[in-house]
Amino acid sequence: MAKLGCSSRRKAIEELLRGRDCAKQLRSVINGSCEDGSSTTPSFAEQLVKEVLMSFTNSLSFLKNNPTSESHDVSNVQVCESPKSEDSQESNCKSSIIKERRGCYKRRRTEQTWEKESEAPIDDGHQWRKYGQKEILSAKFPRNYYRCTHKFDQGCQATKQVQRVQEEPILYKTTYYGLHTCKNLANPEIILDPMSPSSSSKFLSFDNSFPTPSKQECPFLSSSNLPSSVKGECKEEVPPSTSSNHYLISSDLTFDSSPRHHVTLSSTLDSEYKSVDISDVLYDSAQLDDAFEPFLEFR
DNA sequence: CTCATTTGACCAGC
DNA sequence: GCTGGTCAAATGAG
Repeated sequence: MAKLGCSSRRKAIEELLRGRDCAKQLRSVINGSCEDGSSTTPSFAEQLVKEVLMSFTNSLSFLKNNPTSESHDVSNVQVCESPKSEDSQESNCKSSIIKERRGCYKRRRTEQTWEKESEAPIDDGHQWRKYGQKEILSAKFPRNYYRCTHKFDQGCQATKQVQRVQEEPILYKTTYYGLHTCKNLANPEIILDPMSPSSSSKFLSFDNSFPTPSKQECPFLSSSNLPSSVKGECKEEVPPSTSSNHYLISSDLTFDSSPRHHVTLSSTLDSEYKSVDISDVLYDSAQLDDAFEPFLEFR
């Protein structure tokens, strides 16, 4: 089985490398400094975007097809494994089992994290459900815990913590844990099934406005592989009036360049820590730093 | 009725 | 033992 895992991983890497190359080209196009000067048309950029998206999609497909392999590398992204998958079977002997099961979770300490700081809570286009709030000793304000709404229906493991760190001026620090593996239904036109090699779907979600700390947000690329069975949860569309920076890479290449308040976005991948100003770099390759280090920089 | 939030309890890690 | 992260029952909102 290890052989299959290696093979898939190699394919995934190849796909990511291909995407990186496309991203580089795309950056050149966007910067208006296309070297060969022959392909600065919007359609070319669009094509590049599609290539990049396809790269992500295929890569994820390869990786997802072998969830058991390479557990050291991706153990923290348990895409399809819901810790509560057995809950539905536990209707009887509830109270006693509940007590045994409560708190039986794995903490995700070494997981990749991203941090954002902003003057206002961030709306990143994903739907979040608050599952806890805690007074933190070293902090003046309680910390709020959010998980992806699709944790159970799609096994999305993404979580985030939002904490107000400053009173004057108001400053929120949002820390993201894990990748979104759920399907963002807000923009179905580009949501395609990553399991299908001919389709592509990726959201790179970086945004910096969010109406209330309890609302939806998420800065990650979101991939998905499940049918749109979620009914009432596709309201996560970020209202244009309150949020710009449509982290969503659509084939329309709609990158909002409107000035916003500054948000510090940083990512940590074990030993690596980055900090960028999102007003300058709308896209960060945090997730795929190794393979995608120059991924995109849109203004 | 369904889904989100609140909140106290439970548990892992330090 | 303390702190912080998560669970899940209770409650509220739409």
